[in-house]
Amino acid sequence: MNAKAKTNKYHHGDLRQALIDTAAQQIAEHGVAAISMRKLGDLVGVSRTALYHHFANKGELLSAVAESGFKKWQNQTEQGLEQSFDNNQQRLSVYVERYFEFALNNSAKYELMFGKEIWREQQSSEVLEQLAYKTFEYHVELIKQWQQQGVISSAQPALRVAQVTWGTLHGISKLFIDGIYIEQKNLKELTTTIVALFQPN
Amino acid sequence: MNAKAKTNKYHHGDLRQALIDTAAQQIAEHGVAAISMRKLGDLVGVSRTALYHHFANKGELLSAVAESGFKKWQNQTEQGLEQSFDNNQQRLSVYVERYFEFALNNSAKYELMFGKEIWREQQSSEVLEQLAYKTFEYHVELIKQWQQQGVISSAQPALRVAQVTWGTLHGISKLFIDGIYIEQKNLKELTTTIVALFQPN
DNA sequence: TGATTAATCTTGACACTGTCAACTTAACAT
DNA sequence: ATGTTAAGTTGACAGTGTCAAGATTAATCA
Repeated sequence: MNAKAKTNKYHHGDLRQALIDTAAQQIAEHGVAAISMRKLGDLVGVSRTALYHHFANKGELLSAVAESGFKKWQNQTEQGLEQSFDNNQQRLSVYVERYFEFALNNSAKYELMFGKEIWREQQSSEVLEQLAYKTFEYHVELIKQWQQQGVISSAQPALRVAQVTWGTLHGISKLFIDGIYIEQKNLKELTTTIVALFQPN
Repeated sequence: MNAKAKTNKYHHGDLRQALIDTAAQQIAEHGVAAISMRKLGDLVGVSRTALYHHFANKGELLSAVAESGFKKWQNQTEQGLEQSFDNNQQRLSVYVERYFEFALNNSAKYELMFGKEIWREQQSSEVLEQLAYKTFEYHVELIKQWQQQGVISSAQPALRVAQVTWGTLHGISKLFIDGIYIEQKNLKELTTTIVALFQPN
């Protein structure tokens, strides 16, 4: 009945998705600052203001890109933790490594996902909030597991530990992404330090 | 011979300093995004391009504001740790609290000081790098002390611990500033959690 | 089918932005 | 007094996000 995906090509095809994809690609290649509505229109072969029929403003477009980023993150890390590990602590190590890997390999997208443009200035859509909350909840669940397994200190409530550890991962990622910490070769050592520091007393 | 500070008032007085001050104030009140060269010129009572005789571009102006921010940070925290404490751990607590306090009470300035506009896009002046490095070194020294006093785990090298702990403070600050973590009332509890987590094993 | 409604895209326009070039004014040094 | 130079000016250019009004095309209903 509704063969949307195939046939609905008004003038373009599926402009909305094309915009999201192209934006994501441009952001990955040239950073989030280098992207403009007009250039994006050009790239997709459509006029400057056509975008506004699919997104109320630039912020909403960027939010949509961020959404796709959260999905990617979720998939990637869930998948990374599926395999079996020598021990529970190693699983934690891998998680930390994966976090940094994602953040640094998708730095512009990461910046967008956790940037104030979306969370403070934009009043972040329901969907986005849901997705972001899900990734954080996933993190909390992992912390709980590791606390039970004695890999992470359980002297403090899981939620607080989750907030602090997320802060650690986020902070270090940001310091690298923003060019304050430079020596990326230290990342392995930092991972070791993190895992050691959060061990139970 | 050279009574610069007093007499050299070509047309304005000390435009350079006036620009830095006004910019800092505007940034504090309306955020770093809301500041433009032209508006700044207006506010100081000078034309749009007069600024360019004192700063090569907007980035350099912002860097100058950031410099003042680092100085303020250094003063404030050094002063905050001068007093005597009941015990060494309490001193750590206060340090953490002060960090958050500074970050949240000067959020826009903090954003500037550790933002990529300055560190990655701008190629950050010597002076700025020096100042920033100094604040980090100060942090490293504190970590060393706390390790010796048995307040922070000394199983890992001080530099790495310093990088991780700074990351934690920075990350949590950013999550609050950017509007991801909301409930500021949790900050005290988070401080407790941080201090507990970094205790020696 | 044909007519109408609604979605989509376009051009024109506005108010901003950072910054360059060329010019004017004022301060200082000889 | 004169000339050099620092400081501030206006004009201009290429961008930006986004609104309003009009044109086109697809979907929907008679």
